[in-house]
Amino acid sequence: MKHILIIDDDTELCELLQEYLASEKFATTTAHGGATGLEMAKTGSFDLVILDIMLPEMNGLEVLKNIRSFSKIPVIMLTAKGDEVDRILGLELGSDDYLPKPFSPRELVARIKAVFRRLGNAEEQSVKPDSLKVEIADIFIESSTRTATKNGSDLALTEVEFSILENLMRAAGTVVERQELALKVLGRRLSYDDRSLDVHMSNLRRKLGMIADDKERIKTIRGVGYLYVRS
Amino acid sequence: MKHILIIDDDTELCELLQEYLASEKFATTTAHGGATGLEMAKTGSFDLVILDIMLPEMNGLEVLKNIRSFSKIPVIMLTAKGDEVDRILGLELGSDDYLPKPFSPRELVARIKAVFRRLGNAEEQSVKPDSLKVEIADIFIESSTRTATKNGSDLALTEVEFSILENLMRAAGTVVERQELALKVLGRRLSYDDRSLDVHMSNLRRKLGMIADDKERIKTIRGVGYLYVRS
DNA sequence: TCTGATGATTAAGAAATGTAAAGGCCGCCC
DNA sequence: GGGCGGCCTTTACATTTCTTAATCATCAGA
Repeated sequence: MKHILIIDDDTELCELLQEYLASEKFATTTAHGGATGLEMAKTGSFDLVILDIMLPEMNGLEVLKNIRSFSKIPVIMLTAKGDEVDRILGLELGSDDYLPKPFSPRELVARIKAVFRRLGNAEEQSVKPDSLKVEIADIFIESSTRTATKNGSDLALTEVEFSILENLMRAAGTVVERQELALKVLGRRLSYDDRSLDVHMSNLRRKLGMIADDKERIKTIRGVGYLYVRS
Repeated sequence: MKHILIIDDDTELCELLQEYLASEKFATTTAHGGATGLEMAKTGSFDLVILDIMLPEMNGLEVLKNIRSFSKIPVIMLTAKGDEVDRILGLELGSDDYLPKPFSPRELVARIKAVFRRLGNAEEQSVKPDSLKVEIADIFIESSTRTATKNGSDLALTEVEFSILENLMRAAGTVVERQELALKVLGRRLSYDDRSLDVHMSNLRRKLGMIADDKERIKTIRGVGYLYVRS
């Protein structure tokens, strides 16, 4: 498993990222200050560093320069919106990628995977071999192409819809919690009045159609989450 | 069968969880102190640990750190409500998930299954194939799709109603205690004036209909619980 | 037979989820 | 570079499901 070091003073963001990265099978550790982060990076026990360019005591670029003085570990920088200058500096100093705030956890994960892929990292293959196909009754999904078909014809799902379906089908027969699903699919936790997931769910259900007469494929377990009925 | 270690000083909660997890086919062992729990974890005979962050002698985080020093066993932490800081620390130290108190046993079970699922645990398949069907007289239930039919026509039960029926039918011929039923179905123990279960029971009975003239399918055992009459 | 305890029933209230439609964002194409 | 269309979110309201409240019925023991 890849171990990722997050250096950012925003604890809330760190928390969110940690949670999300965990669900993507990355181990994470956070440091809220440049100095601490540097110390940790020096232990050499990480595979990648996510570094905020805006840090309270020590500037992110300083930290990067410092890291580069002893290691080639990949670094993804988080930059403030439209912070072009720093971004260029960061790339010059040897960051592997940058991501302007605000961004969604999903984007970050995509970047992380891209970086590992660039490095031709063999282990990455074993991290994401859920590129498998899943078929239950007349519904078929293929993660590698992110397509879902019903009796061979494309369902034309959006990314979020596909993601929901993917998660539910992989767990078919067991309940997937609402919060867990939201985190994986929307990249955030649901606040009390966030109906977004419900809307996607509704749209997905309509596209999937009933399994028979009036039997839903996706069953709601009130107060807990959703369950994809296994045939 | 998965064996789960619960480390929590709240004996009442432990008892509750044990009961509930047992019904979900998990074997459980409890430890009411950090030191004891640690000793038990060291035996290596558990598949997952549920760990309360608030422990009398040794702090839960200490225990976790300690466990992590010798094992990668999945750990789910129980945190006090809104205990953000500890929660972050817990995730840093390598807990696999966390659950803020108060929570319902059902939520916990969902988390446990999610963790096993994340680990791609093959045995997980065998954990949840209570996909069994049960048929008694003209009533037929199928757990995997959570549907109940009478003479082939759908009874349109709600989650709670189905769950009650499922539990009673699986134990047909024997008495299921009220409290036990409430725990499994509503995820809580009934307080003195909680009539919720009665209401569900009433609705369920109405949907089921009588077995003949005026014979109830579900018999009330006053002061104890309910019994589904076996044909 | 009276009485307190327990369970049943009905209706009203609250909470969770479903859904249609409007709004906003963003990339794309002429 | 302005309109267009796809996609996600928000809003607002509908619907379903669960809980609470109130009242009634039944049972067991004094």
